[in-house]
Amino acid sequence: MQSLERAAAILQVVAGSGGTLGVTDIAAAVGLPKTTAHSLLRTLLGVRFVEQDRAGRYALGQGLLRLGTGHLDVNELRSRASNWTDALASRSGQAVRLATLEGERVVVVHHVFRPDDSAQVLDVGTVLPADRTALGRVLVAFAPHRTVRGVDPARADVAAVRARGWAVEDSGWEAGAAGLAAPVRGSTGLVVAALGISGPAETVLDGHRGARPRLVAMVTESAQAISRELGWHG
Amino acid sequence: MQSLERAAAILQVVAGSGGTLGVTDIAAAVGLPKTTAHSLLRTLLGVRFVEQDRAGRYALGQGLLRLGTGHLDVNELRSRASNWTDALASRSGQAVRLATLEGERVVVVHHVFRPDDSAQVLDVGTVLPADRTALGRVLVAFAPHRTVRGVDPARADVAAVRARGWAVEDSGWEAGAAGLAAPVRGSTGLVVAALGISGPAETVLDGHRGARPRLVAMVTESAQAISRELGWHG
DNA sequence: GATCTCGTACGACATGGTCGGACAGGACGA
DNA sequence: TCGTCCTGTCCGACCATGTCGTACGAGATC
Repeated sequence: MQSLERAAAILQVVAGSGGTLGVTDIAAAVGLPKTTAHSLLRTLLGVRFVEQDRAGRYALGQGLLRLGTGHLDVNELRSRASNWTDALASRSGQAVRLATLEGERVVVVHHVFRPDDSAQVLDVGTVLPADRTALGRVLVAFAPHRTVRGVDPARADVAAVRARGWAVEDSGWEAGAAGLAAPVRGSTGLVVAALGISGPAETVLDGHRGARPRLVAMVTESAQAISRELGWHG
Repeated sequence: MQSLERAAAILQVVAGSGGTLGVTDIAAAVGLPKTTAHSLLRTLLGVRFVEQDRAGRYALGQGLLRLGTGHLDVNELRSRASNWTDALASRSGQAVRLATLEGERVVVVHHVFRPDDSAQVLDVGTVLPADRTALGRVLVAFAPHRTVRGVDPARADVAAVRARGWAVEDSGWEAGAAGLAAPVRGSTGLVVAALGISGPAETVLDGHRGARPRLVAMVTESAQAISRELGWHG
């Protein structure tokens, strides 16, 4: 596939420069018309494989460099998400968490307390049960390498969460508490984290043990806003 | 550009797996038909951005991982080139060197002695003059980020070397010695090293201070063989 | 102010990416 | 051993998307 080969050649050139290069130099090095190179670079910019400085020159991007070092940088995720997680805690009146899937483990990487004076413990670094928390169920449902085989309850849950686009947890994990979670996507559209709220069941759920629609909207909209911060174009 | 975005998504999925994935899993994760994913993966394989194990499963490739760590791994270059450099020394009766461009410096990374009993010094690590050695002139002429501006002798030399596909050095650097060099290409077709021979001028040059055609053929063919070892498909 | 070089945008069109159907090979179970 | 299932791979039609010439605005230089 010609376009992929050309993009690879461009990446090699940019990497080989050890710094920044202009479109014209890149095009000359690869042997393409300038506008063709530009089109390729625009897409590479969109997927964070290259970055651009003030003068419009291109360098390798974090999205590419990160591929060789494992997954999303947790510090970047936290810093980009923090405005939205703070706002969500304020508006929903619930505790907010961000979690990622590390191997098979659901790990809390960011936690904002409920905005009240209740006693709360910071649980960054905590490992959550994948199947009994909303955060875990979202991460499992949207896990990139998951193909669900056979007929079992997990498969039905994955399909339901994927179809709905969010998950609810109704007192399965912590007595008296409930939660909601929605997926956070990175620049390629893949789910890289889950954003969730949790609090006393009567504040999260409606009278029928279902999720309150207003809270669902808040969580999914905040998750999408964070996704866009991370370069998602959905 | 859709194909690039899709390829990026595939790379993200493979990177996120931390191991190997089959076509079917990748396709499901990215949301593409299996054969589309396969076509993309074939190209990514061709440019070394993914690699495949015995079972046909895909993992991130060295070509991609290497982009984040600077240029070609010198140890890999030496090990892949050594059969050819040894053979070239035997057949040509001359000393053989491989050099790379590190920033603006032409550095010898591999050296095979002349196959005779003359006194010789191993010069791996030596920095050569870029404009007065065949190795240097090849590397400069084919440097990926070079756009040659203005009208000067260097520009004419670059154009001549590029057009010819090899360079000659006729006693400009070492008294009584002469050399030839040709470009070695990597998997994307870019020049990553120069392969050269050198020895007493009367053994390298013909009666008119031009290169002996038989030696030119040997050097260029060996350079191409090494290029193919590195994944070049030219 | 004129000129040159840069990165970027637009739009026509042909060719290259997309993808359904098919196949060979391997694993597994009856 | 045979049948079934799942895998990765190949082939070819076709249309959507990548290609690229033309043009433009911005910045630097004389």
